[in-house]
Amino acid sequence: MCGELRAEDAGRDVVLMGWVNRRRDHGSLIFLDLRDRSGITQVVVGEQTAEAHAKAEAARPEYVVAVKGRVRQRAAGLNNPNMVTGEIEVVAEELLLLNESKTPPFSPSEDAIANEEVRLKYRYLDLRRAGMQENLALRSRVAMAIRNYLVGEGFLEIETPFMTRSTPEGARDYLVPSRVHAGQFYALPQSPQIFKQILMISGFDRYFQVARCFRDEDLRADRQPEFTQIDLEMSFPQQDTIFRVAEGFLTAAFAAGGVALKTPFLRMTYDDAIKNYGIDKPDMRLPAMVSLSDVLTPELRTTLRIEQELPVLGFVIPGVGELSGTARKALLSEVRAGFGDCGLDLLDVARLKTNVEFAPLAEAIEAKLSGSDPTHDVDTIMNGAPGLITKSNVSTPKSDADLIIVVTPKIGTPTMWNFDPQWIWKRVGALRLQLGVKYAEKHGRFAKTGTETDFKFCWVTDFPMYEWDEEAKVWNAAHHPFTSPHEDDIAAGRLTNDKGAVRALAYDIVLNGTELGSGSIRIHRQDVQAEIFRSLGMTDAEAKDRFGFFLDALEYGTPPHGGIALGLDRIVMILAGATSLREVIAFPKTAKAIDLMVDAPTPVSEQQLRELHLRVR
RNA sequence: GGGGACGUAGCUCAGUUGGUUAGAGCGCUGCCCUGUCACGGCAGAGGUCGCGGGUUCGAGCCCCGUCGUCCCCGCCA
Repeated sequence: MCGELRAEDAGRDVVLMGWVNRRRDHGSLIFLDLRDRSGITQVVVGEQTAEAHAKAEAARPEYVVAVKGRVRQRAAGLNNPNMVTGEIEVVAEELLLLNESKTPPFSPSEDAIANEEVRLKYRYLDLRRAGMQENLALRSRVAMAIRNYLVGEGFLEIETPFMTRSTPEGARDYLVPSRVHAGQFYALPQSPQIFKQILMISGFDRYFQVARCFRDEDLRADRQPEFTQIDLEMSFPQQDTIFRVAEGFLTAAFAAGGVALKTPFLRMTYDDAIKNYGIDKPDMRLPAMVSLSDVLTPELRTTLRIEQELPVLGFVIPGVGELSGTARKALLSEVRAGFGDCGLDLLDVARLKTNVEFAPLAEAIEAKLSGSDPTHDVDTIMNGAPGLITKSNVSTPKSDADLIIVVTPKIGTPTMWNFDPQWIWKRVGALRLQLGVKYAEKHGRFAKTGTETDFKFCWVTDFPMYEWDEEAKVWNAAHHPFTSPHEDDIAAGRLTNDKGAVRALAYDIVLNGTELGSGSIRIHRQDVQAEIFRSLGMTDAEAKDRFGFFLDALEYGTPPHGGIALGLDRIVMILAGATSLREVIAFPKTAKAIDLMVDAPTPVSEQQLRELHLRVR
C-alpha cells in the first residue's frame, strides 16, 4: 500500500493503486503523490515512459490511478524527512487512469476546512482526509479491543431489537409506523435496558452489545440522535464487579489508542461531587472548590454583608497570570453580571489583601485554597474509606499567577432555588468550569499530551433515586425506574416518607467532565419494582399496561443483576482529542438532526403514507 | 422553546463613515519548466455579497423578516 514502502524495499517491482494527492509537473518530469488510507508515496514519471508520462500529465487531484514501477532509494539530498516514505519513490513504468474526478470543493490533502456544512455534504471527500481516516481507524480498534476484552471475560454479545415498544418515560422516541397494524407504532430503542435485564432472567449471566441507541432530543457537540453504547449486564454482581469490568475494558480501549491507564479510578459519592465540584460530572483537571465557610467568623460575615448560614465557596484557576487592576475589575463585574440577581457576590481577595483589617482573612483564604488541587494518586485514593474520598491529600502550592475566586451569598440570599438546596454549589461549580474554559490556554490543563495524565477518570456513586419536577409536581426517577435503591433507604421507609433522601445504587463514569456512561444495580424483586412504580406516581394498572411483561418476567426467578452502558462515540472522541462527536462518526447529523449528504429526513409519497395509514397534519 | 456567533469567488478570509467597476491567498484553466514534495514562472477564468423586504440619490455595510451551519441553556428516565 501507498504508505508502507521503505528504504529496504528499494529495487522491488510494485503495483500501487490510490488517489492522486498532489501533482507536481516539471515538464518532462512529473511527480504524483499517490494516497490511500495507509499513507502517501511519491511516484516519478519521466518522459522515457512516454505513454505513462502523457497520462500523468492528464492526471488531476483525486483521480484514481494504478502505477506499475520499481521502488528506488532517493539520491542523497532528495529525501523528504517529513514523510515516512520520504526515503524512496516509485519510478513509474506503466500508469493507468482508473477513474477521473471532478475538482473537489475542498482538498482531502489538507486539514479540515472551517465550513462543516460543506464537509458534511461532501462527507465522502472529508472522510478521505488523514485525520478522519485515523479517527475511524481508532474507533474500529477501540471497539475491537472492548469486544476482545469482554469476550475474554466470558461475556456473550447478543443483539436486541431495533423495532420495539415505545416507553413514554425519558427521552422522546423515534417511532416507526406499522403497515400491518393500522395506527400502531414501533419505537427505536433509547437503550436495550429491558431486553438486557430479561437476558439476565434468561440466564445469560454476562451479556454485552455494541448497541445503537436512538433519542429524539436536541443535539449538542457531544450528543447525536443515534449513537453507540457499549452496553453490558451481569448477574450476581457487586457494584465493584461492574467497576472492575468497565475499568478493564476502558484500559483495553485506551491501550488500543496508545494510552496506558492506571486503575482503579477515583471514586466519589454524588454528594461529594456536588460539594467539591458543584456538578455530578466533575472535571478534575482543574482544582476542586473549597468550602471557606469556617474561615469567616460571624463578625466578618456581618462586616462583609455575607449571609450567616450559607456556604462560602472558593476555587483556584491556576496559571492565569497577574491581572492588572482594570482586568481584575472587569472580570469581577463580568462574573457579577453572570450571577444576575440570584444573591451571589464575589469577594475581591486581591483588594482585601491591601486592607490591614482584612489581610489576615485574605491570607487564610489563600492558605486554605493552596491545598485544593487534586492529583490522580491511586495510593491516596485507595487509602481512604473503601471507595470513597472527598479530596486528595496531595496539594499543589498556590502561586501568585493563580486566580482566586471566592463566592459569597449576600444577606437575603435564598437557601433554595427551584427547590434545589444545592443550588449554590452548582452555581459556583458552573462558574469554575466557565472560567476554566476561559483561561484554558493559560493553565494548559486541557492540552493534549497523549499520555495517561490527559485523562482524569472518576466514578460518581450513590446518585439520588428521585428528582423533583416542580412543573409537574411529581417525583421522577433520576436514573431510570429499574434502579435499585439502597437497602437501608427501603428499610427506613424513605420510598414513601422522604423520597428526596433515597440513594440509588446508581453510578456514572466520568472522564474530564464528560459523562461517559452510567449504570446501576437493578431491582430483581417484583414487589420492590411494583413499589417503585407506585412511588413514581404510577397506578398498578398503568404499570401493568406499560411494563406488565417485565413485571411478569421478574416473578420467574430473577437473579440479582446490574450493568452499565458507556458511550463509544464519546470514548473515541476524547481519545482522539476531538471536541465533537461528528469527528468520530462516519456519517453524523447536524444540530437540527439532518444528514446533509443524503438529505434526510424527507417527505414521503402519498402512496407510502396511505400504506402506513398516516396523514400529515 | 430560549440565548449567542457566523453566512462575500470552489475553499480560507479582507472589505474603512453607506459612495466609482467588490479584493487577496489557495484552488481551478492554459502555456513553460528534469528533482519537486505547500514545486516554480507567465497568462486567464471565476461573484444572485445566503434569501426576501425596507430605509436611502446610492446598501456587502443600516433596519425588519426568513433560511442554513456552529456553540450554549432548556431537554437528554
